[in-house]
Amino acid sequence: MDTISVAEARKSEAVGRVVQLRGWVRTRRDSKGGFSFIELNDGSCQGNVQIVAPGELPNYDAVVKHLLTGASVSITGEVKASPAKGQATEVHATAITQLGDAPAETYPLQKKGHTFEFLRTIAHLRPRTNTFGALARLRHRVSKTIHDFFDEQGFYYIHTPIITASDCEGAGALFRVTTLDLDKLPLTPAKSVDYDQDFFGKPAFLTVSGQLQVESFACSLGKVYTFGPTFRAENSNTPRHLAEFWMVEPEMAFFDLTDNMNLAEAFLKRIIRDALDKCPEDMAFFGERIDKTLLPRLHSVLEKPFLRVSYTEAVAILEQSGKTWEYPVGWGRDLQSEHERFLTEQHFQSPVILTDYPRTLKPFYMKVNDDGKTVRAMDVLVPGVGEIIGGSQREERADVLEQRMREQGIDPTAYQWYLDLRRFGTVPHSGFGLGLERILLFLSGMANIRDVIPFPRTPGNAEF
RNA sequence: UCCCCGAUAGCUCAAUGGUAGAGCAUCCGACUGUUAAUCGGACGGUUGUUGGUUCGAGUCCAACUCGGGGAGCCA
Repeated sequence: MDTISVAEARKSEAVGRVVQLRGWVRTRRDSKGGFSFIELNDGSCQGNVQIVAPGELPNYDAVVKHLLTGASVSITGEVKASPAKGQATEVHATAITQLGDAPAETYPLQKKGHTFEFLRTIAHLRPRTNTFGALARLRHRVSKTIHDFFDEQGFYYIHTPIITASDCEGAGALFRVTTLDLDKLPLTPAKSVDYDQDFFGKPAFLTVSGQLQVESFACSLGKVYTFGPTFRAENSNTPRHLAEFWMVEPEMAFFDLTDNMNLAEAFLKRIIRDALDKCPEDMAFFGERIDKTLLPRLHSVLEKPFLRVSYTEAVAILEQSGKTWEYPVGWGRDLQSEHERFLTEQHFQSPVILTDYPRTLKPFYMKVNDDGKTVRAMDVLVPGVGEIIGGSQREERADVLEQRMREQGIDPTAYQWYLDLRRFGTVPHSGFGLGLERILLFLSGMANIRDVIPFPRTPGNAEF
């Protein structure tokens, strides 16, 4: 006798097989006819399989009639075509063993819906719900697609370090990594903290980006990407920010900004297509239960070419829109959420890539244009989420790069290894970053980023 | 970090300053294959915390804690 998953048991090809199933009870309905229906789920798919438990089972009165939502069971039986509507198959049980109880007085999950705020307080149990099971499967699928897409295009996956001594982007609060005793810090004669005595002999932090390190491998292996956890100690309290999140950062030698934009567009579209093709049940669930406008929006993004608009053009559009903005619009001012959302959701009603921002608004590593005023930056904006990808062609001229560091108050002596990439065999190259949780928000229609990562870390919250 | 809103039964929510309620869940019972099954009954509360106003506070005021929405920072 085979042990099969709920996903397999739900398919009509399974009819006639005598099998074992293991999982968790979602609901039990007792019938007038002296038997019970059990909805069984094992996480293998969105749907449950209906178990028909006859009253003749030796433990029917003692066990089966008392199975509650959340109980774990092992079931033996035959898969049959279901005579009733609602499911193709059902399993007629010949034996049911309860593996674990879930007393209703203490088990917090019910078969009825819960608010996401409540489920966040039981993050260790929420993957047993429809929504969080679907999100876990989708998260896996997107991660797999990321590796598939880059592998097929000849990229190498580079493991960049989690601990770093360089503050990559010059901005953004960092988490410090130290073995020093905070209650008894060693001091230098000048009464400042003596980092010579720390584990790495100098201050160290959790990474905010693997970009600088992955550039080193792009400038030797050609096309590479890094994909891993990233940490920001910003005190951001929004539905779009986490202190710990996952980021994909491809970096390509010999790519200019246009190549970079083409790759970003193909990449996003591939992620959407794979989600729709390979997680159809879960995506249908999101479209039905989470956001009715989700599936039309995803299909629209899939079909439309991403518009490419310069920052300068975008500012002109915003100035001529006749709208009143909470934050002023003008060349040299950064675009705010309200501006980005207007462009992608109202003006263009399409994904938009904004390019060539003023040099003062962007980090030192972006290539300066011939006009001297703008840099080869690109931000991909999508309806519903806003900025989802940020990238640029990198500055490959050592002298310009060093000047840009000074311009932004960054000490070039700390980045000699990075400048070496321009001193020795420098090449044009480009890359971008995509937040995994941001793309999951976009794909699922979920509203809060804390609900698309298994165990969210945010200011004041690192439970579980 | 700033602005706004909220916190009442296990969950989702009601309750003019005057005895704290419903639905769901759970338990008991009824019901010829149910689909968030249905129907009847029972059980269930220091109204987030602390203080204040009042004859009387779930309700009004203050602070704090936690949560939500928006904003900034960004991915």
